[in-house]
Amino acid sequence: MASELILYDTMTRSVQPLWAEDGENFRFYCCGPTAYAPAHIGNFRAFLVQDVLRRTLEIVGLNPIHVRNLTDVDDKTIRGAQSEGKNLRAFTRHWIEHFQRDAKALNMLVPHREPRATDHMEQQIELASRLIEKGLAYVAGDGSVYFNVSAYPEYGKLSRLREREIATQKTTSAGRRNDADEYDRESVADFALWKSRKPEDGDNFWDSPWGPGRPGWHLECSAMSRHYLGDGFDLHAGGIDLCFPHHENEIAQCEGATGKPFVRHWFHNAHLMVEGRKMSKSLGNLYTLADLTGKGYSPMEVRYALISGHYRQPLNFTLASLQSSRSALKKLEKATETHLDAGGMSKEDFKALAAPPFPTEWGPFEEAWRGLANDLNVSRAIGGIFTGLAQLDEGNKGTGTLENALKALAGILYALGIELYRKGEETPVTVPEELQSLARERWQAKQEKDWAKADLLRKRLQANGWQVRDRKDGYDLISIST
RNA sequence: GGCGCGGUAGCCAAGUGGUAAGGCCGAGCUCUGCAAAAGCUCUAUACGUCGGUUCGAUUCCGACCCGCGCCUCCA
Repeated sequence: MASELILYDTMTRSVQPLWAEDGENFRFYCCGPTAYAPAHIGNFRAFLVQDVLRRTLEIVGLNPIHVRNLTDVDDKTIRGAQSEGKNLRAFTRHWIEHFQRDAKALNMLVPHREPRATDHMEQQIELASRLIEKGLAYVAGDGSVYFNVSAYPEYGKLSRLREREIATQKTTSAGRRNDADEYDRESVADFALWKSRKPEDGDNFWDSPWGPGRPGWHLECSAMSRHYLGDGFDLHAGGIDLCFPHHENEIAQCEGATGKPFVRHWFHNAHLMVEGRKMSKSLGNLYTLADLTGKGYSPMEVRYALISGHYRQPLNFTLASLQSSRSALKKLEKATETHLDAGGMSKEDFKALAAPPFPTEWGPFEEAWRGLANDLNVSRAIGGIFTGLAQLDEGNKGTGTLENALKALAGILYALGIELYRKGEETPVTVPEELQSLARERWQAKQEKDWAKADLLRKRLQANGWQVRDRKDGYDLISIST
């Protein structure tokens, strides 16, 4: 092992070293997207943080096996499919493909497995059956199956809600009465393992020992993580909002069914704020990747902005932060290029360095590595990159060669998933014809040294949102975003 | 009410019991018809308030103020 990687664990509320229980692979599961709409940047913050973890695990030699599910059946997917007149499979396939394109653009590594809920009905039904057998779940009058929280004393240990509080959780944050007991479950705290078929589900139901229906949300993660990673595995990840009830319920389902510890390490990331406010549809600040690339930002700039804060702190995402990321990335590329030139290396050479075997000595980038290895402190790691580059500027390569140092830099950037000199990032933007002709007119005036006219036209173009950027032999029109 | 998080320079954001990384912005210069881009250089006595512990606190403890998250299907 290259060096120790430590990470905060929600269950113990402390920083713990990561290690593979089976000594071979570090097995971890991430709660993935629901396939009903384009993922927004808040979703991506979680997946990117997990991606950085995956990459860092690789570097440290823990041989990760990364499983991330795709939720392709729930209220939203069913509703969405119906309103578009599509069958559920076709509807979710579209959004899954959309998600995978975004993920690739953001330079996320593909998980080793991406199981879908609807492909694992058997495993889910089996799990629910076991819970019924063990007396931890019951079948309600309508054919739904509920987990009996009161039969499971350990319930609440992850979020540290005491049972009494859960049972009396009758009001919501808004002070409204929580009358979620519309089904005939025995207690409001009980949650659905299986939901019996309702008329509005249409064709979307599966057969089960309890009649037609569909699985509850929590069941899929329990069943699939168990199927691919075993009864107990190393780490489970998700946004902090999933801590309760989703992960709490997963624990109850798995440990209830198997009697074995479910997960050794819980990894939760804080939420994303947008322009200082909670991201929400009603505030209209729910960005998707396409929204941002449409404003002229590259996916790599988005990635940089989304990972730049510590994962346990709420991150305030703003358009200004994207601009800041752009400048920082440019600076990074430039500084790296200088040292590549000095070492007689090409950009392609540099890309080739970002691959195993990864360094164990980090030279000028020691601090950057320490940041990563110490609870995935990306802010510290990025700071360390810049100070490392500054040290190289001063000719301080540490004990190794320049090539060693560049290999270390490539390794750190690999961990962060920052790919420099990415090609084809710029999305071509079309300039309206009338503005193009204005620009041509201005160029003509400039050739004739009619400065007054040229400047006037420049201003008009600017007023229309386009900046003229002259070159020696022509000009470019740059969209002035935001 | 329960559980939890945060308040560091104009903005973002690390971190430490002995006076604080980094990025952005900004400024100057070079270049340039102008502008931009690009390059070079530079910059800041910033740690919410009030107490306590300590030789010494931004860092530990307490109180308070302010902001934020979760509390049944939202990463």
